[in-house]
Amino acid sequence: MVLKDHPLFCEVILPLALKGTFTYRVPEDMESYIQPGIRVEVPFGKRKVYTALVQSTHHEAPKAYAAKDVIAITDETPIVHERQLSFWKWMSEYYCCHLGEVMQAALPAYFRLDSETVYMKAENYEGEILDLPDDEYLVASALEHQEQLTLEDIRLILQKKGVTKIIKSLLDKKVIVHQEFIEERYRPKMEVFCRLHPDYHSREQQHMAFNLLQRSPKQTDVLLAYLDMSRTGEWVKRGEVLSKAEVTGSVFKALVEKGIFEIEDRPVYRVKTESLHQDVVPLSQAQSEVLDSIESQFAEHSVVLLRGVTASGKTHVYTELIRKILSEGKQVLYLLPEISLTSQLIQRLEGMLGKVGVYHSKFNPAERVETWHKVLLEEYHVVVGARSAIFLPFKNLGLIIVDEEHDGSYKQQDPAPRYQARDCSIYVAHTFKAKVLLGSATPSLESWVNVQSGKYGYAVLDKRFSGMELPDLHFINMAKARKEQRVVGLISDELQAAMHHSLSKGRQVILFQNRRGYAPQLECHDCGWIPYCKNCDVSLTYHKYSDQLKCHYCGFSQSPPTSCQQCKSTHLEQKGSGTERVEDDLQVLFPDARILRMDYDTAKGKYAHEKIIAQFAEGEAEILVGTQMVTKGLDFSNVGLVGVLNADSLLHYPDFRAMERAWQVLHQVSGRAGRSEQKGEVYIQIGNPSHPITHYLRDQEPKQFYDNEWKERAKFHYPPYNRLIHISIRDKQEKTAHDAALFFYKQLHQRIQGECLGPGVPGLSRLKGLYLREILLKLPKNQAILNAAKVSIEEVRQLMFQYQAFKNVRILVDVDP
DNA sequence: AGCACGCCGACT
DNA sequence: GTCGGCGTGCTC
Repeated sequence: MVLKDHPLFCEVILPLALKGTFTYRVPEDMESYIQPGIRVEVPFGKRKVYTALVQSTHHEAPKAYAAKDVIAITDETPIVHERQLSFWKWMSEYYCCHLGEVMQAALPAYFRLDSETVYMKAENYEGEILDLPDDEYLVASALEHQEQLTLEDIRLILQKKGVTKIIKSLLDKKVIVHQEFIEERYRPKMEVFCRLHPDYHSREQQHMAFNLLQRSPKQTDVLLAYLDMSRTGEWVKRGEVLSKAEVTGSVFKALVEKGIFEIEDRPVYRVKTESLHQDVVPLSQAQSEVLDSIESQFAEHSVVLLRGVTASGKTHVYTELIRKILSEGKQVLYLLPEISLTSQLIQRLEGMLGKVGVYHSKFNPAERVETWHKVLLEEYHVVVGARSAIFLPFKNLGLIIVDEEHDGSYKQQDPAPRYQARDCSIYVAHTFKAKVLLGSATPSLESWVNVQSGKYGYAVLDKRFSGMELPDLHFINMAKARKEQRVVGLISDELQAAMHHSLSKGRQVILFQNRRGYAPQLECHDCGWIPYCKNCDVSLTYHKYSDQLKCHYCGFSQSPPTSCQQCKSTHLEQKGSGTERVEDDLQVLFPDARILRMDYDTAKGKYAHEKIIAQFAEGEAEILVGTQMVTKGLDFSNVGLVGVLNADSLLHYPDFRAMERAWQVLHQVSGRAGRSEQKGEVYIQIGNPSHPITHYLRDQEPKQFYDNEWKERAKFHYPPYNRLIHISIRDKQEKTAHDAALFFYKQLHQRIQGECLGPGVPGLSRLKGLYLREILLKLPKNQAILNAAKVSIEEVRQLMFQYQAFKNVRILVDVDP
């Protein structure tokens, strides 16, 4: 028994960027319900109520303050297991961020319910509302017609922002009362289901039913429709039966009244996937060898890297492995870059494995909660998901597959936590004693190095499927072509000829241009002035479709100026080319061809990306122009030619991984060509055709590329030779940002074992109205030193905030950028 | 992150 | 004199 003077407390995580956890007292009547992993409502500050997550419970009363009471308990059972909670903790420590930020990333939005203050008429107000001042009267009379008003409603009624005074006055006069409440916004969608009444389940009884309906042809149709679409006694959506039988609800009602059918409201799950029933195709010789190899390596290594060239059937190997893990009664998480998660893939998996869960940021919040719940209930054993699926509440995980492990989208950039889902999956798997399979045609240097050092196992699948040949590679010397004026727009005459050739044979063409928009910038012909973003240190990109200049960093957009703002010249010209411009140029060069464009702007919606892929796959266009996205599309069987318009833009990127990325992207792009029996062609336009990358791309074996890249990284102390921590210092005032960065550098420099570089002005020196400075730490690969560095960063951050001048400076830490 | 409190300029 | 601007500090 818990004694009265021995109250229970709980540590809760609030979904805010605040340090640590908060302590609340658990009222006696809730004591037996409270447990780690459940949500509770707690008051926070003067007005706010938040949904917090219980991390732990204890009996130690806080000394410095009186803990407030928990208001209510939201969940009967935990929505995350303790295993996930300790993962959150690890993440917040590893990536130098707050637990609350991890919570925000981890839980689907519907679990983090914000409070909303609602104002209502006070029951016992005796005065006359007509006597109130005008504004107060307006609010009070609105409440005569409406039960409750939110702050936003009141602002709308009064047509102004500052309404708190008025509300306060109304509260004081006891005209209104306020209530904080949190609404659970997730409710399963309900739909009417129906089935044949149990009295008619047997064959003879069904005969009787048909006899009963002899004189009602419509009702007979309904019965036929039902029997056609379901097994006896199965619940089916009433709507589906109605539309199949082409009848209205009243026909159905008669059947219910006759007792032939029964109906019930049931929740329907919103995540729709139609599975194609596929026969299990046996693995090829190469595939089953690889599968055996992976399995035997799992005996010694918890992580195995599978290098599988494009079209070698990696997915097939995955599904066989998944099947084996499932047979051991364990769960499987299959991670993919957002963009590769298509309904095609899900259908394929379901065809082979049965129902799989899907977790995806393009799904709406209700759908995400649904998948979460089903993982929690262990209804799903396989989940396919993007980065954030690593947070799902698995209980019994046996395997994590990280497909396209080299893909940059596994790393979350903004906001915090800036985590790398591939690396996290290795931690998560470790806590479950589960295995990790990393898959890629072009593995990251990090993973490759781990294979070389014996840390990871390694398997290769390098035979293309049934006689498919690798495409021919051609490099076009653009410097020469330009000098000889053989380039129209971005397209050289050689590429143009190759395109004509391919199109004339009825084969499709994909063009890759790593830049969206129409023209990267507008430039004054006379004085060279370029319009810049007012918030960021970047030039604006012209988008022809919307006739707007847009900033790709902060989203700012404006109409293009008609004259130069520096010299008033009206001679403004477009420089460079984006996908939109390429599309226009192609229209002129290939007037008969139908062209599709795929980039961030055309593939925004939930299925927009897939729609474009499907259109192209079905031959609704001959040419597809796009950014990175085209490298991730699924199999196009009729592509005869892939063209890379400007390979240099990939190479001349101010990032230590530029070379690796360029190699990977060009590899993947080339993989799009010739996936059927016919050989494909790849044309890469490049300024310097003797650039080392041209040799690496021709190599069948990537060893030379990795060796060389490793040498470069080691020379400059970059990962994976070293570890990096990037610190961004931001302030509205340039001088403050500069001074703070200098302070930070000086303090940190003395505490760090390793290189501390900076403070520098980043290439992008101003972002969203803030001036930026940066510090880069290059640390040896040593856990103790790394942890010490993180502690030092926190120390210096705290120290800095003690100075008045630096109170508003923002510090962003990015571990393993 | 919100949100209150508090201290200064432009209005009744 | 008051309203309301936003700079500073706290939230269990």
